[in-house]
Amino acid sequence: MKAYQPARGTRDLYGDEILAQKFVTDGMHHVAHCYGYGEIITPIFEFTEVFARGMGEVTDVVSKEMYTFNDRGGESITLRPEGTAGAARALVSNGLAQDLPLKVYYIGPMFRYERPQKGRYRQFYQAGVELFGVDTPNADVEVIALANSFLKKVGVKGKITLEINSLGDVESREEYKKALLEYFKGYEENLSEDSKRRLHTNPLRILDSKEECDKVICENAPKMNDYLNEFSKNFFDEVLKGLDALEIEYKVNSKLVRGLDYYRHTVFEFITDELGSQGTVLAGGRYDDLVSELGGPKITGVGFASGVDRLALLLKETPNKQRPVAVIPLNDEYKYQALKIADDLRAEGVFVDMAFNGNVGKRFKKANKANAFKAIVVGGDEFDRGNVVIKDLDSGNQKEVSIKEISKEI
RNA sequence: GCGGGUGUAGCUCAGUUGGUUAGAGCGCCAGUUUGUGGUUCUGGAUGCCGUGAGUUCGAAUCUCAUCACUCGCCCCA
Repeated sequence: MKAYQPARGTRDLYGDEILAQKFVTDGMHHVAHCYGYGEIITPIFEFTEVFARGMGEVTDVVSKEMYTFNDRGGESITLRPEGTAGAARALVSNGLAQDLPLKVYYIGPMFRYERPQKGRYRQFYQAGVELFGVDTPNADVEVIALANSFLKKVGVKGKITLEINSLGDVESREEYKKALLEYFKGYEENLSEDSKRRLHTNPLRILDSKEECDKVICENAPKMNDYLNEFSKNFFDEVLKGLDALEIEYKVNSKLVRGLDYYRHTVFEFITDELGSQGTVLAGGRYDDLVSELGGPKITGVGFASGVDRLALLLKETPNKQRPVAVIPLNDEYKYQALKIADDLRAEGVFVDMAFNGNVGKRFKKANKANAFKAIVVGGDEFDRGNVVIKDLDSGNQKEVSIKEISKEI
């Protein structure tokens, strides 16, 4: 029979890898809790329209990367490609706008039909937060601070830098787009093929093109910053001041833009130099119209999403595994007594490893392989006296201990 | 969707100009050890050489296709 492989871009998580993923998600649970964010679990699939409306019809994610299918009832269903739209929809569906601000975080799989690479999968995991209903810059600051704490907590190796920019409000953005379009049209001939296309789809994108010919042209392109209106400018300044106050280092990158249509004002990315072109490890920003697009009231939001798989790849070392206590019957005669002792310890919350077979020597070997730090030997004269032998597997020392005292001795 | 690289044991890889029974290290199992592990020592199992076709007397080796992985582009976390 043919051995099956997982479908392209998917993989099985187990062993050390899942420990790394769990370390990342545990960090998220912990940090989000400290900032007062509650967990939200939204469905893994939604009506296609939720994502199409929320993210913008022309974005690449919507137009060519979604896992979309018709269910048996004929509804167009899409596996969620990101978390924000679903969270916004949940807010609307459940009337959560009654009690603002709403602070939520989520952790779970997302799906995009893309060519897989290192740190990029078709089923991948994101951990993100959303803060709804605060339209002042301190919301942006809090979310970025949370992101910063989260990355610190996870303790990833390599250099991670925060880049930040403002896209301004709708008015500023439109002004800027116009100026940019005009500028690039003068150089259309010299733009890369990709950028010629972007000129019509998303001119802002040209700014962070990796093509040399585009970079040269972008040197003298109009700067977003010069097109921010008074309000947008003040907003951005306030955000930066907040970051200064928190001593969070950042780099203003006027060429930083985002792929999804809903972003306004603040956009930011935490980038590592260790993952090649998949260097973005956490990214987010402010969005103003997403909730109303989905049929809710006009509520603003700020949030970010982080790539759990990418962060797991960056961990300095695999998190320490807890070491078990091994319970070893001296011979078959004592197997039930040993089992009872193991079970009692487990009931007390002790991590107990017990081999399923083998003589004493074999069981010690297995205990060693399981990286046990103590072995409890059950049987013989000692057992008749109501005792067991506890051996420290690191030092090799062992002593006789009353069965009742076992949990005190380990 | 586009371009480059790679597919040999569970893992990391070697395999000469095509030549008959395909190798190493690690890991795994067993013995050394029927009241005591980690180090040794000895033995053992494991491969449709990614898959399919072609060239050839003969293919892990050459050609094509296909699938998967990987690196970059697009895009994105």
